[in-house]
Amino acid sequence: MSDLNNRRLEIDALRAIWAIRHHGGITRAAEALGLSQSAVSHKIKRLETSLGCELLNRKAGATAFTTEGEELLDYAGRILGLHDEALLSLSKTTLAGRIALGLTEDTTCSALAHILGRFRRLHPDVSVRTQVRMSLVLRAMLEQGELDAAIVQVFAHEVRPTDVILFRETLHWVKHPSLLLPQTASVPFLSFHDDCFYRHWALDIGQDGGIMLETVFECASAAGIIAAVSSGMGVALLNERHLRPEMQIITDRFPVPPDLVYVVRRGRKVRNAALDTLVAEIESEISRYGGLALAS
Amino acid sequence: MSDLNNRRLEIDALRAIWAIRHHGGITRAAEALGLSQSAVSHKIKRLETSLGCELLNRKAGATAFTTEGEELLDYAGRILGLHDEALLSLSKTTLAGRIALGLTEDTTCSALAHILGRFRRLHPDVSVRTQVRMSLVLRAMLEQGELDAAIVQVFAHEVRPTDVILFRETLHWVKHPSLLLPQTASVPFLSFHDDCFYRHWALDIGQDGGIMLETVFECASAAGIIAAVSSGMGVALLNERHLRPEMQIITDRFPVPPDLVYVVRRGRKVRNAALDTLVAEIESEISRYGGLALAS
DNA sequence: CCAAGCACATGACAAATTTCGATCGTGGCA
DNA sequence: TGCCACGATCGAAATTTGTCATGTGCTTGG
Repeated sequence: MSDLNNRRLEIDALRAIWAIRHHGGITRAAEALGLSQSAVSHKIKRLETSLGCELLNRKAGATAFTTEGEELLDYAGRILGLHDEALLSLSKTTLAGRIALGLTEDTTCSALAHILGRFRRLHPDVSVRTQVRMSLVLRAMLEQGELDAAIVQVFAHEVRPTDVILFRETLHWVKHPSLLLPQTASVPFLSFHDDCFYRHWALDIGQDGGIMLETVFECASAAGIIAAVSSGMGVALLNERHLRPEMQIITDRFPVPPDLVYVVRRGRKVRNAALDTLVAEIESEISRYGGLALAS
Repeated sequence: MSDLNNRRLEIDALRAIWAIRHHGGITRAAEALGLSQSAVSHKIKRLETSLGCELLNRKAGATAFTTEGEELLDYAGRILGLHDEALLSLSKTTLAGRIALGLTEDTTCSALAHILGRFRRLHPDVSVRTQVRMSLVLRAMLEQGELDAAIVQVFAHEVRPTDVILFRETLHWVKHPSLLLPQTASVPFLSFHDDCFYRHWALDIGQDGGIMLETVFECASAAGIIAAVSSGMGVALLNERHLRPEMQIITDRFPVPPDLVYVVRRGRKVRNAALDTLVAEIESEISRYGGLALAS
């Protein structure tokens, strides 16, 4: 360990350990950072020798952080936050105006919240009006010009060239092992709200694929659906981040669900400098971290 | 300017512009950072090109910051604060105990306050009791074991090997030009409090040097003395950071005042791990910035 | 129990960045 | 006007950082 005064934490190294945490592993982090695996490995090693302590616990198979690692991670988050804000602050142009933005409930708790908060701070003259609705509702509002932009879920094959992709999600048919599905009977289906478009797709395939789905449960929140699946009430369409160990993924009988994508979609013919900047910031955040961190 | 995503602010560069501000100039900053002048110059240049804007205004003789420079400076301060705290936090040992610390009024408003605040955060189990008194009082308290350590002013020739030097100060005899000092009359003297040891020295030389000083004004705060000097009430001993343009430095007739030094002085036979750490942190802060920033 | 696969570490080398010393230009000042 | 302090700039040297190729250890499935 060099003398305390000459030590310093490289911003890049901090971003590396941050990426390791949020992508779960060095290899994944390297990919997200656009570096080779060995480069990231070296970075961490250098960080460790300069600090004179272990940051990662290499014993186990999965990369785990040591106590010191967790501690540094906390500082890293704060330092990077300030750093990125400084960068934006210095490249900002004075913006004013009004943005009507739509979000889904899912994305509200993601890094989006930070981006929006920072945007407010950096551009106090822009008023951002945010509304949380379901994807289908948001899309309708976009069409009618009620929103300037929205963060919505769409099927992967529906992505438009102007959409900004935030991250992808895979849907699975799931059920609890205790639930048996006789060929003859109709399938009990656990569904999100009426306007949820998983549900639309599910009911559509019901007609095409000759599978009879019967909606036996309806709930707007993922937590409710998860509970219902776990108690064996029926089958549901869930994305990967909601899967629980006790759930069983159904691979036969049902058609493969299409992939979902979260995108930033802009309203028709909206020309708005403030919105351009906000979308650019979201894009930059994504490319920097290789996707938005979502609360799971 | 490279792509927004690939830009980053080097910690070292931030420390450099911070040092430039606090030492007034690149050359001075380079010295404090232990680098060559050209290295610091380059650092700033790189920072500027990576940000795509000017940070320093080179037109004028004195180095002035641009608006962007000031803005970055603000972020730099916050980032460096976090950075340094992270560094300390990772090299800390669990400390507990009690520290009785003495300060002078002057140092209360300096970087010391930040160091103490950070120390509290990093070592919540150490209770730091701080008392503000004049240097002579503090020294007496140290002798009697009432304090574990104190930050006091002493004459440069009185510095002990165990003292940690914070910074030096030069005293000057000053008066307002309108005040004339006839050889025959006694000299009107503007004095700090009774216990101020400038005053002791001044009265001592009065006896030795054959100069008759008559204390005509007594005030505990520097502001009061400054006002009195400016209004021509008498002569005073002031340190450089309190000099005002309208004041006249007296170079003849009076003996040259001794230099003063602010030091951290530890109590006798105090063995205290927490105190060791605190003193070490103060030392490290000094060596990093080449002295403590004092409110002037 | 072995082979394959995955995730990370490591070493050598190439590329880039950073630093230094020297030198030059400029504005302030006696 | 000449000096001086300060900063810019340049080429060479030193240091840092990244990549490729390869090695190690752990898990997994046959």
